[in-house]
Amino acid sequence: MNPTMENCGFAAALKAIEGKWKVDILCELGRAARRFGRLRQSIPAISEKMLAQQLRELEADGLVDRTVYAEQPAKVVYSLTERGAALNVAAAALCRWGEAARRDAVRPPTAAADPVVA
Amino acid sequence: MNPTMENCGFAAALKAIEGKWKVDILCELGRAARRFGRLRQSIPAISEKMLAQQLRELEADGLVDRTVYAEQPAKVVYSLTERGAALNVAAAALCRWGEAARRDAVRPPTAAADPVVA
DNA sequence: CAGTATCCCTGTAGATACTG
DNA sequence: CAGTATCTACAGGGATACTG
Repeated sequence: MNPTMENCGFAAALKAIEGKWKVDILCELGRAARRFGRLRQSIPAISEKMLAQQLRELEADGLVDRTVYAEQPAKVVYSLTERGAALNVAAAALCRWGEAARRDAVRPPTAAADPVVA
Repeated sequence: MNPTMENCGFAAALKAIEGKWKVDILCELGRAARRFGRLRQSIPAISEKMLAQQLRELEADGLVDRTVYAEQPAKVVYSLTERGAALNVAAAALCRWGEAARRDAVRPPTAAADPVVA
């Protein structure tokens, strides 16, 4: 990303999930494999263009698998790869941090705050 | 972030580190507290404007402390808050994921890849 | 030293229309 | 159904100059 971050795998991870909708997509596919149309419904605000685009990138990064069924009309199913699933797992720690931060925001540090992570 | 992500603390975490230079800054401050000028040197490509701006946001999010010393010339020291330090810790899992992903990219999954996270 | 103010440029994403 | 194509808008960020 930047010279200072070259050595850090975090940059790579961040790069993979940058993009306005990737986390949503990853999150949704984390629940189950989904068809294109179903993803659109799950993420109402996204446009077809953006969904397609973000899916291409996730696929290129090896986070998502794209399976085409030769049917009429067309049927395409997206699912998480091993790597994509692992990303979701790795993200859990940050997720907990975010929730803790949210609680702190509501109830600001009473005196000297306890470490957010136990 | 988006309707679908409302319930996830991950969105909050991501929001806090979005911005082209925040990870660099967090990373640098993770090593030690730093003055404005020192941060600039550590992150050569960043402009004064961006450094100031990103620091303001990190401060507003409670990740960074700003300490002003009444000296001449001015002296300002930035350091991680507890919360900021906790974020760095929480990010470690993603960091490991990124490194694993990088290795996989170099040596693609031989047969059926082992789970990236042990 | 530690910033602010300004102007400009680019990329990212939204809207819309069309296709295999 | 599952996309692509095009055109536009806007915000994030870069360069530069100035200030307490």
